[in-house]
Amino acid sequence: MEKTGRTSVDGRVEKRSTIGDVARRAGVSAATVSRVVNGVYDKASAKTVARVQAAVDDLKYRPGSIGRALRKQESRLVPFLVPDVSNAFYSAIAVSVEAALRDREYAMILCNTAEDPVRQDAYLTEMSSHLVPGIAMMGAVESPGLRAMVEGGETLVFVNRRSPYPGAQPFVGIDNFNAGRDVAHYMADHGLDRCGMICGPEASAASRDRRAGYLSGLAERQISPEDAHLVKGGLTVEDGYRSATELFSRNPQPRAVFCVNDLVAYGARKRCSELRLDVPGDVVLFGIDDNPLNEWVAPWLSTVHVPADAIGEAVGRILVEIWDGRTMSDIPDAILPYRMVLRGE
Amino acid sequence: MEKTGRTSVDGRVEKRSTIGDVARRAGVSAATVSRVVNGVYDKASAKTVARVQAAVDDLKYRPGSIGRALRKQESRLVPFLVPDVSNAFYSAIAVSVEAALRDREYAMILCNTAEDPVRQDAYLTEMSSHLVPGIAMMGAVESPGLRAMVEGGETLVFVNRRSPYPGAQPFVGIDNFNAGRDVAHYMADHGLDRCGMICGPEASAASRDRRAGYLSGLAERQISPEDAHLVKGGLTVEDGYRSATELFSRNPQPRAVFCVNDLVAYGARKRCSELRLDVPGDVVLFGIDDNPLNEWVAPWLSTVHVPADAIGEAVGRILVEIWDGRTMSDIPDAILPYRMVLRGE
DNA sequence: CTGAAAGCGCTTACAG
DNA sequence: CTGAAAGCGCTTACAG
Repeated sequence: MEKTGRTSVDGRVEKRSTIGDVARRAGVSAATVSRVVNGVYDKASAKTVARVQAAVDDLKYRPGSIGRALRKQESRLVPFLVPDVSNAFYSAIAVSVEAALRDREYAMILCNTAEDPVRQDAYLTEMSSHLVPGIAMMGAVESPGLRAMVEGGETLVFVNRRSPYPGAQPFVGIDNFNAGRDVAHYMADHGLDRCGMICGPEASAASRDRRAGYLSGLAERQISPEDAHLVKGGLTVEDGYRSATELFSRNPQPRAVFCVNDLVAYGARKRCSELRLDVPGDVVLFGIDDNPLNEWVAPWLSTVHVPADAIGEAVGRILVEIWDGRTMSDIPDAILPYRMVLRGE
Repeated sequence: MEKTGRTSVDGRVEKRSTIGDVARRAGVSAATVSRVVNGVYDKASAKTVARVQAAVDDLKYRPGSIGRALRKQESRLVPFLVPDVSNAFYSAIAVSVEAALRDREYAMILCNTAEDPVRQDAYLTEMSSHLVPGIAMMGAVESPGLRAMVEGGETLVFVNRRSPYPGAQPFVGIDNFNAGRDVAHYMADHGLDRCGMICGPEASAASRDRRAGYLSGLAERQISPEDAHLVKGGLTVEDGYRSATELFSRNPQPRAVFCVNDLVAYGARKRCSELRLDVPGDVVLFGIDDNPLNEWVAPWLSTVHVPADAIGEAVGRILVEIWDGRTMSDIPDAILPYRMVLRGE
């Protein structure tokens, strides 16, 4: 069994060189090597720096993260918990978070919670054993472990869905209420007032806000909650299919449906197909997220575009602010601009 | 700035307890705690075990992975390099690899290479600093760092696409040649002999095998390579669109197109839409992978289903065999069964 | 400007 | 059956 390490020309695996190897080679102490490698202000003399650099290059030395983490009691690994990696919208965000962290010399470790509180807590405790400096969470659900961390003031950034518990931890996402409201206004203003909504889970603040915005937007156009035709649902494509089945069995059948996210809209679309309803001819479907695949496989879907790239950047920025000592409660939420995307007209 | 740790009722963050805390509490040495916690055979007396267990429970002690990794010169973090996390097929595999590793008490760290040799090498060296016990790679590309690792006999498992360099490292995937051949046979046997193929990158063994199988399958049905209508392409949806544009500008227009993967087929489908070609009425599209979203958004796509779940399990099993001391060259490739999925008929 | 020393949390021969 | 000691690779007061 071989360990991961550098390889010499003859194909044998070399041991990683350590700070001690470099020190010996440069004829200085490990402390000095450490300072030079980390660019500590307390500058070493030019000639020492040069000697150390040469030794580093010769030995292809790269500091080991384990030793540093143990000493500093903090690693540079940042877990990102996501509800469903196979949702392309979520994974687009994961990619952007990864890039933002990488720019700042942190590595992201992706954890798939499947919206399961047990898995969420398992990750939370597991990650603590890696001495992580903070955690980013998308689609957080209620769980005892999360509650404790929020109350304990741990370094946490919530993405897309706010914390289920009150706390100082910042949030990055869009204004879900206004997004829902905009969709409702659009419907009302374009003769789509025979409308309905497939809602998300009650436990999700984002879902609740989208629904509240939708209701509020309709009310502003004199459409009553009874005519808003809310149907309960979840966040997966199967949930969307089920909820659509229910919604379309009602009378009158809606002319437009606001789905809590794009995946749910995919599910609703399948039900429309089965019912021989053309989208958007017979039924206009709205989603939220703007899955990157929409352009290719869902040219019939209008949706609210959420800026995945900007999210990662905001998460990276906020984490660094916290690590730099800024108090979490002083950090304003990053509410990013969304825009409606109309398709299939 | 707070560190990640457990939290007491009053909401303050506690320091993680260490093996020393447990030892003190149980009135034994740290060595004993270590043995008990790791269930070392060299059994401790029943009463010692009980005392240690009690202390562990009292303090909610969980061994820190950093200390262990430093001492053993090996962490339990396994990087999984993927070409494109936002491809739902790849992320389905990532999820299954994660589950398989988790079952074996390893954590997966997901790395998005974007098929970029530079990023691939950056990850490879970065990961080495975490003293990882091995690496799983999907869609590996040629890069100097990878070459060195393969030649050095590092613990590597290739998924879906074989190593670009000769070496002992095992492979997990399907028989791409036969998959391509089956598609060709299907076309020839169903009156779809006016066919074409959108190929993948030359650098990918999987792509080459699919193409070779397709050509071979056609040849077996007396269709010559000139009538196979090969078009060069890549692996993204945009690539598929471009290649389809080229393919459909030729004469005669194909009645069936074999796309190197599902994403490429998505791109081809868009081009068909623009040309007012019905799929599968006017053009039958075949892919490979069977993206989990197909059922919902691509009910028109026939494809070769690759068993994502079985892949993760095989990767986990093989890595453990290697860690248990089995020589890599003794481990046979895991060639998993695929099946054709016909849709939209 | 630089080094010796301590210590982060673990595991593992070694000795008893 | 158990403990003392060493050591994995780093960083950081502290002293000079």
